[in-house]
Amino acid sequence: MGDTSGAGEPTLEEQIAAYQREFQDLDPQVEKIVSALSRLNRRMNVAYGRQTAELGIGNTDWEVLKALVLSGAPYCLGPGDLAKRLGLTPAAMTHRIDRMVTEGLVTRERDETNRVRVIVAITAEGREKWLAAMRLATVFEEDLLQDLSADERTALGEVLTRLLRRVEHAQPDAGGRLSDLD
Amino acid sequence: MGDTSGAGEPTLEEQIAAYQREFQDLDPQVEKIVSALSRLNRRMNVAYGRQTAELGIGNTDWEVLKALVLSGAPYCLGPGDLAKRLGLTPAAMTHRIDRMVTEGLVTRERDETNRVRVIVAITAEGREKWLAAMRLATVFEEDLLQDLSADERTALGEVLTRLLRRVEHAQPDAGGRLSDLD
DNA sequence: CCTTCGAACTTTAGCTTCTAAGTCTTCAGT
DNA sequence: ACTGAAGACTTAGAAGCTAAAGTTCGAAGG
Repeated sequence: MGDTSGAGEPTLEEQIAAYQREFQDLDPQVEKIVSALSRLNRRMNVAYGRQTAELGIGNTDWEVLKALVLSGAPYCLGPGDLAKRLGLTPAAMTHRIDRMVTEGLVTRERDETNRVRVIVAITAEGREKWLAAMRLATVFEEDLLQDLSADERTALGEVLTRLLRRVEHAQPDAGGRLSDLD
Repeated sequence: MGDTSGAGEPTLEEQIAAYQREFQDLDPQVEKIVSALSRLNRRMNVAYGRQTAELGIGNTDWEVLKALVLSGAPYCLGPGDLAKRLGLTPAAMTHRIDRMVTEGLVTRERDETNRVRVIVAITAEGREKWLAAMRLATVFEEDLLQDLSADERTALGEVLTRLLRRVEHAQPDAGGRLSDLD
């Protein structure tokens, strides 16, 4: 009946108007950028989540597979290395690896040259799942950017990396754990 | 020793190079944008998390306070409405409200005109915390965008809303629950 | 040679936050 | 009054994390 677009999520414009109403010293231009970034990312995460769910793996599995593949040949790392790269504690890593071993995505075995160490390696199945997820992701990403010209893409990439540099310089390597799905 | 920048997070450039190495049919320009978006958002979430933690509230509390304030006067909603806006189940909402009532951020009472309904209202303390969080957030956001000229900000806002429109049109209102911190 | 120290991983216990399913209360219509 | 539907709460349980203690092994020093 009203005009508040029901009970769901307000539109970006509605939300910015509400912010200005409740908090005067707010630059609407800044807020527009920040809110759009945030929403965009949420939508992307939802899309990625759906895609990985279709493949029968979780977002957490996907993160680990990504780290292993991007580490390069021979595609294996220790739990400690993985934990550092993913920004979580060794204990959490142990649990993830437990699950992923039973799911057949990775193997875990002791390093025979130094029996304190453990080697986590991606399996053929894990690699295939990663590839399949990447294919789905690139389709989604291409579609997302479809309306942008080559020049606009270049400009956007440049501006975003500039912002990123700024924020990474400010907080050098906080091990935060939120939506590491890049 | 090496050049892999230690065990922490790889740089954006390193990561894109690794992607290209492991997955050929990938447009580096697209990947640059997507990865930068993702990282930027993670950093922002970490920053917001720190700020709210300084104020003694959690991100989940912050989300609820935001929904209440942005709903406008008289700054109260039912648990069901809140659940819809935040994209979670009524049961989860009950738990959040329980906690926030004990923390003094909101009040919960029955609606005397319709005793099935419950009214969750923000308290003075809750409102102050929200304001304080907003002040911190705007400082951070201004700093983040400091290097961008007015024209660049306009252009960035325009491009991002264009992307957002595209993705929101594609998945109309998925109730996904990831990083709703805008 | 033996001991001790430290590093790397795992285990245990507990926390937070979510969902699903069932229950209770209250309003509205017959 | 009775019944049905709606709204919120309760209970049980899953997923994921952390902190701290425990285990196992390699290496350095007596």
